[in-house]
Amino acid sequence: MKTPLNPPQVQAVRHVDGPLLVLAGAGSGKTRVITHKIAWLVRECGHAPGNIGAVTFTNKAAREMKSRVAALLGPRDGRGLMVSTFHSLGLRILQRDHAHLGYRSGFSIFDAEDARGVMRELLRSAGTDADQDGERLQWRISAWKSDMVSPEQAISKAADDTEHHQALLYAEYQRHLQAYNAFDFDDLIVRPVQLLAEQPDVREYWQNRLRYLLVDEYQDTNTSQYDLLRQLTGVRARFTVVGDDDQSIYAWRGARPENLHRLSEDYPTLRVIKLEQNYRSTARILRSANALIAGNPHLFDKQLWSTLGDGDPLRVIRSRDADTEVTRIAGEIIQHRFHKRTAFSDYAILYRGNHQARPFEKALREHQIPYRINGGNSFFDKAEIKDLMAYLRLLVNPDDNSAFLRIINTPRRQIGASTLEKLGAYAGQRDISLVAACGEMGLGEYLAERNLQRVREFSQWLDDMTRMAAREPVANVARRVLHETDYEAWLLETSRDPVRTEKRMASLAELVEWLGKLAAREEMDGRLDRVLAHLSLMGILDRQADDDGGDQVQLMTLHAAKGLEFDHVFMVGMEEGLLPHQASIDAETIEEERRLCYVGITRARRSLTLSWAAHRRRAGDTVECEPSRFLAELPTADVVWEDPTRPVDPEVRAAKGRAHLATLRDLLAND
DNA sequence: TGGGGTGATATTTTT
DNA sequence: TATCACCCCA
Repeated sequence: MKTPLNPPQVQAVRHVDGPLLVLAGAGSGKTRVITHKIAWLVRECGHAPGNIGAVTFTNKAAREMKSRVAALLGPRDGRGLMVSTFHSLGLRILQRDHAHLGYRSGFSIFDAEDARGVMRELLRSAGTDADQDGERLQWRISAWKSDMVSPEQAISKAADDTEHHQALLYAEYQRHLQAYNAFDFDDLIVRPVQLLAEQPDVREYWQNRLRYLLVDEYQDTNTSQYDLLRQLTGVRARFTVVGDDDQSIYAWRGARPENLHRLSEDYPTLRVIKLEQNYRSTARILRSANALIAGNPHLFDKQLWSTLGDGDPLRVIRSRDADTEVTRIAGEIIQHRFHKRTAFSDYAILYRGNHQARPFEKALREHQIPYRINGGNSFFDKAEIKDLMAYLRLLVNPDDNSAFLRIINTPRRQIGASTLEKLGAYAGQRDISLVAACGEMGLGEYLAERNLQRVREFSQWLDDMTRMAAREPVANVARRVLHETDYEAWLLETSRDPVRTEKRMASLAELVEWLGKLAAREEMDGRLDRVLAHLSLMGILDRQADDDGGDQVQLMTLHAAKGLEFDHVFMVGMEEGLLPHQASIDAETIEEERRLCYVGITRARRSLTLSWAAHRRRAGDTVECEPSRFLAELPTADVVWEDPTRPVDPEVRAAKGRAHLATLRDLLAND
């Protein structure tokens, strides 16, 4: 984009003295505003890059922003600039100031699986039978943390017995994390907020370090993230937040879009600037998006407009069933691509739920259309990666019982469940970690000689490795662990599949390479603990980000599509019960469904096809489907319904709601 | 210890 | 209906 910034964009860039909220509509160039603003702060306002922080939600967004700032400022002028996710920002604070919380350096970061393991353990010892209560508990605790509710508050505010019980487990869970010298993901925000609030010197340091803060996707912040922003910017309130309330689609996991409105209450001097010129889509697409979102209540009004011309009308296509829908869209992509000489990568298929991807995968394969499914398997979900990470974590943090339990028998060391139970009881009694328990003399009274031997042997080995880890380069430590545990032999033995083993070893080699690369970074200082912490926050390997350069049709959920754009978009499964989803049809949640639909529409640059099927298999049997109510909310003049019998007064129809839609379906059902 | 049978369950997901 | 997690047995 070489065009100059438009007037509101310029205003947003130049307003630097007080708090600023930029309401940036879809495709209105918000990243551009943020990057230009960073450049402005450095070049025109004399801020050192090291005193500016830009915060995003995902690593991908952070990477993108970093590279765009670098392109603007050049690598030298941007030195020290802090572009990071909320979580890595929190991590940095903890790495410096964890001691105030009673944590020791080398602390572990627990991923969702580690956390679930701890909670299951708690549930078991609390006598709560259900294993899968673990998931509910995990959800509950995470919600409390996002809302900045401490265990004590949760206990006193509990609404019923179940919640009271959960709150007690929450308190217990936090005690365990502390004992393990570990933080979970939510803690990476919550505990820094706590530190900043309680420790004046810590607050002063960070407020001084970060003189200006910019936050992207502000509508997705939860309470703890908002508190972090407030603590960091303090009374000087030098910040820019950029967001769009119409694209708030994460309330279900704790996001508080009302944080947008809270800003003007908490900061009376707040300036609000709207970006409404869209550089992405045709006017018809934007009019449709505007019309749809007008169905939601608004505190800030916003009308997207564009100079790109009307373009093609949107199309609503109806299929008899899911199979027909899928083959039809595959066929359309092939034809359209042929006629318009486009690339496969210009097309995206967007859906509400992941399960909807499957039939499309099948059809695309059959039509030999290359595709890429976004989301799903993270590099760090692979068992072998987790194993090696657990070994390394244990070397850095011997209190990490979760890591210990993961690898004590991987590869096999003949240490069985009952031995571990006794070890755990012993450790629990003395309030020491499992690793520490392994090395204690008193253990002899509890374990049979043979088992004691094995435990001792492991403990001895761990000692040796820990000593080695202190002086050897990080990558060597990792290689040594793999070598000494005979990990490859174990893989081969357990999977009996040389090809699979080879793949897994390749993943491990990749991890080792990463460890080496990261350790070489200045800020890592060659420290294994730093490298591990950093790595635990990296969900997906960078390599995969590079990989999507291929010419492939993109398949993803509407959620995953946020922030992306495509020339030609297919929104599929546009039916009542799917979008809006059955579970989100109440008055409060329907608005988020509408925003989800809005996000989908605004992904399209040139063409948008909305597809629904009249019959679909759902939970076993085939049900008849009605077209999504959102389809009826689109402007008649900009949408072509494949079926000309469609009645033409969308406003009346929207008002009459579902009953009317049933009639509409009957009118359309002419096959 | 790993595979197979069984039973529950069915949005959206990052770090 | 299909998948997935878990438990139990060989």
